[in-house]
Amino acid sequence: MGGRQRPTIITVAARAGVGRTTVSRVINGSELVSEKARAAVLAAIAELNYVPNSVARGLKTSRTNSVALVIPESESRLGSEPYFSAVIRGVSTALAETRTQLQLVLVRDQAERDQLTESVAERRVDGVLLVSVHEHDPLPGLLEDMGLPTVLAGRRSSDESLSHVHSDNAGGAAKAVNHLLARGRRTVATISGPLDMDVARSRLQGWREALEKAGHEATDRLVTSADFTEEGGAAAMRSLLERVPELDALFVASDVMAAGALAELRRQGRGVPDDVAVVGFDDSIIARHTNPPLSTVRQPVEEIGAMIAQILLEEIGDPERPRRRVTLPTELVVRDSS
Amino acid sequence: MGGRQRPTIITVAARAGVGRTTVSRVINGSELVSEKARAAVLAAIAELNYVPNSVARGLKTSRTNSVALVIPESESRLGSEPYFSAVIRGVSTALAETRTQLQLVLVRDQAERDQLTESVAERRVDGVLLVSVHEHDPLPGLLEDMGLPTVLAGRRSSDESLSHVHSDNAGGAAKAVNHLLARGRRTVATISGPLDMDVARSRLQGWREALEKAGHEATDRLVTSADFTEEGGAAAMRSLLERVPELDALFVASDVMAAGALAELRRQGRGVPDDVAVVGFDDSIIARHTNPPLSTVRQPVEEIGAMIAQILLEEIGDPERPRRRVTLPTELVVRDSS
DNA sequence: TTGTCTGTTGGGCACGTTCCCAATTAAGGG
DNA sequence: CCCTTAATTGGGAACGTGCCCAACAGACAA
Repeated sequence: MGGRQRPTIITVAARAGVGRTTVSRVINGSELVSEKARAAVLAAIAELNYVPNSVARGLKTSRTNSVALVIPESESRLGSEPYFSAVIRGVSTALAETRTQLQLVLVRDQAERDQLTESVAERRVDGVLLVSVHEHDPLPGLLEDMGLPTVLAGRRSSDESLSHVHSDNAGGAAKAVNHLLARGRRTVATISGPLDMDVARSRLQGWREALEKAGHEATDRLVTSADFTEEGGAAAMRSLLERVPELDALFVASDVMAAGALAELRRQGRGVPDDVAVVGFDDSIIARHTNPPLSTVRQPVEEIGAMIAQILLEEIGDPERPRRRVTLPTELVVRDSS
Repeated sequence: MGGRQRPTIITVAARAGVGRTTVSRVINGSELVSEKARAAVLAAIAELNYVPNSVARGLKTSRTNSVALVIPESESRLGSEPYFSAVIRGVSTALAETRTQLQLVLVRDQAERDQLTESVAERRVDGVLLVSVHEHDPLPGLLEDMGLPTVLAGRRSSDESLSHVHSDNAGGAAKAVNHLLARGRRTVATISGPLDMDVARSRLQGWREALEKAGHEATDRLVTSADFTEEGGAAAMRSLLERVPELDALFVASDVMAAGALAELRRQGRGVPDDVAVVGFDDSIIARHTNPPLSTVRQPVEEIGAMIAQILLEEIGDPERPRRRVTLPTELVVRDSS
């Protein structure tokens, strides 16, 4: 019901009494149009309620004005991990100003992964944003080979070749450790993330360096890795308490894992912060609601999202532009758990 | 670097020694192709690594194989409100099976709203999913007039004309109230959501009906509205305690607001659940981490997302298909707050 | 042999736009 | 008044695909 056929650029041209090309020029803001013609065209556009067909335009210009944001659903579930929501918000904000559309791709398994590269090959997007990349993830290299602009939130390793934005993970971890030491703690253990992710390695490294700098030993005995989930955090806490019963402080590489660790500490009757002081990482919403509220390292996730989007737009505009590496500062937020 | 020109259907036809149309037929699975020709075409496709250009295809078929998911960012922030993440996950799951792309549109203000309708008018999407609609929101009607398939998560009012999926809000609220009454509570107040949203009205109605059915009065004195935020929940709690100091039970229309209410109760020295028993709504992740852990009404949000996506795909396939109204059941989850 | 029928095949056209380039008009100088 | 130059303008082609329809080959019956 409702509408007859949509008007095309030809309808508008006829109505305005000019040629197609003139209409096209007006739409695309060319200077080579007389004031009179421009006025006539604009009037016709308004009367007919004309909107350019972006698909046809895309066919001719081979630009789609949309970018894909790829989020792996498997390891860190959107929803339980507010990090991804914040990235989405930042990306969306940066994109909104430029009329660029956002394609959200949640990748669950390898099959969807393959489908993704195919859809990318279809040139349905002008560029790709990748979040939460693992060290040996083949996707970034694939995209690079295809010549498709790609920007990462995070990086595969410290010598990442693609443009990327990440927060100062090592520095943030160091702030957490220094804070714990300043509180007079002696044995600062850590629950790390999966070590095939740079973000986990960097936070671990920050923990290690801060301890050593302060003259403490940072042995592997004090380290347990988990998978960034709450259950993983609880399990890691269990094994850590068994191995290092004397620990009096803990740095956890994510708030979600820290929530699991807090629950486990409570189960085992250890008081927080009296027996064990805990600091997390991310300052996600969950940190304000744990019991006790969690001290944590805040990273500017929304800003990361905005910045990867902005860099991607720049690289789409000029693919030869040199790659960029951006590190954003972190901030310690002290609550009741330390 | 990397690739020369992408192969087109003509390249493939030449390589296979057939015509363009035959290639097209093979790609689209037509029966009218000899085995020999099909084999030749498939071989050529594989050799050349050919992938159809979906933009060109979209121009011809006026189908884009993508749908938009519109989320209002203003009133309920993605991230603090896990509801939206869950919807996204459900939608994405349902879409993944059909090679339909998901365009995520976060709408912050009126300007972006206008831009949205324009982008929709550009026919960049085959259909639209709307989340968190308000009663007098003009957007659903606009889309309906444009003849663009539209499905809502939630509804504008009880006589919603568009297809929609929502959970049994009134029933869920009634479950919560009956549970509180069964615990022996006498004065069950409620913090409602914004009353221009059906979801808030329905939960309020469920609260009212359950109380009246049990022979209690459900006066307006026991009701305060807030805006689904944590701060709003705290403020509502404050005003409620002032007006109804004798309340011993509380039904809150969302977990996030309930978290704010719990904090306020703690500030005012009221014990939960001893002095006041509290039940929320949503079973979002935050409910497990409040102090004490929050009893709540679980609604199948991910399922809602999957279902609106599925219905939308059906309506895209056949626009004349009758509209659907789906109500999904809720479930009471009892934790320590009641 | 001829004609009809079934099963395949490929050329032409259209989808709505942008870009190239030639054509037209207006302006300015001798 | 005519020629040169600059400013506008619009027609034709192309982007890569799907669909209409005419053409073709082979089989079979008459």
